[in-house]
Amino acid sequence: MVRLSKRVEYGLIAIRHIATQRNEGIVTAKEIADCYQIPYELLAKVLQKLSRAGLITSHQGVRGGYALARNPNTISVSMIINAIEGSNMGIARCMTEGPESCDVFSVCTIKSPLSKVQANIIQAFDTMTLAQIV
Amino acid sequence: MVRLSKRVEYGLIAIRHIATQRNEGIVTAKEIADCYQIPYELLAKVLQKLSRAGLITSHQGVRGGYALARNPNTISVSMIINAIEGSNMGIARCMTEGPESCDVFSVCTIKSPLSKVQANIIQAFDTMTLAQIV
DNA sequence: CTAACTCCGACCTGATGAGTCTTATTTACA
DNA sequence: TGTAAATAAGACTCATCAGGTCGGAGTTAG
Repeated sequence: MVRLSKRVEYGLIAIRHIATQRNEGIVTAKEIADCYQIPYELLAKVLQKLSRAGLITSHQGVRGGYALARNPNTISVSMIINAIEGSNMGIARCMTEGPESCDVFSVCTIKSPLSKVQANIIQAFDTMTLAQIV
Repeated sequence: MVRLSKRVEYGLIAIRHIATQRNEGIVTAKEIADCYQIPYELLAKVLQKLSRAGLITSHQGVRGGYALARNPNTISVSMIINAIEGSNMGIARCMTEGPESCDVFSVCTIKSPLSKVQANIIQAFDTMTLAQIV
């Protein structure tokens, strides 16, 4: 299958929600979870990853929450996926983790055709910015 | 992640190998497994699926094996993936299994932007035929 | 100071994919 | 006709990972 994980789906929904808050609006994880019926704790972990990647900022304590860290135009969907999944986006393991990751690398006959498809996919995620999905 | 399964990788390698055999050449599963260092039993199961989908033909008994069932130009990569994975290709579950499969369907805000990316991906797999990767 | 609020990070669990094993069925050929 | 060669098909184990849970640490209002 060629499928996004739940974490990525939740991350996209969440960061989009944060981006739609005007004038430095801070949103709590609970608020987002309630709004979209997303499991709170799972969403929290996703938000933490987005925070560590510098896409959103976190504020602890009462009246804390999350806010967008930069302009929606400078955040691509790839960045969001990489932040959550760990930058190993690729349709085959050998394309992100090197030849050692695949024991048929030397005799594999489908690398080059597949790499074209992959380039296609990555470009699509790469050119789509957060601003476009708000 | 957006990754193909091992089964699909093996299936692509195998059907490509079969397609390169000239003049009705029949290839055994063992032959392919040896050639590419693929686990035999796993490969056998993949070949059975391709056979049931009508992409290759199987011949039992001594001197049996597999052969391509039709012209490589008429076999797309999507067909191969669907034969192996069961035609649920899509980057989100709700896009192949209907609204019931997703409990945030009604409030989900990322369906429409993602569906464009997905259309892009599917088209790439759809227009790439076996003939092109031989 | 303290209590409420919020993020943080380690832990647990169940589903799914990868791979193995065993047995049945079909077929060519000696 | 018997045997070896090949696919067919199911159950099984193991590893990985997505999904979900827990208690705790940090921060701020009052």
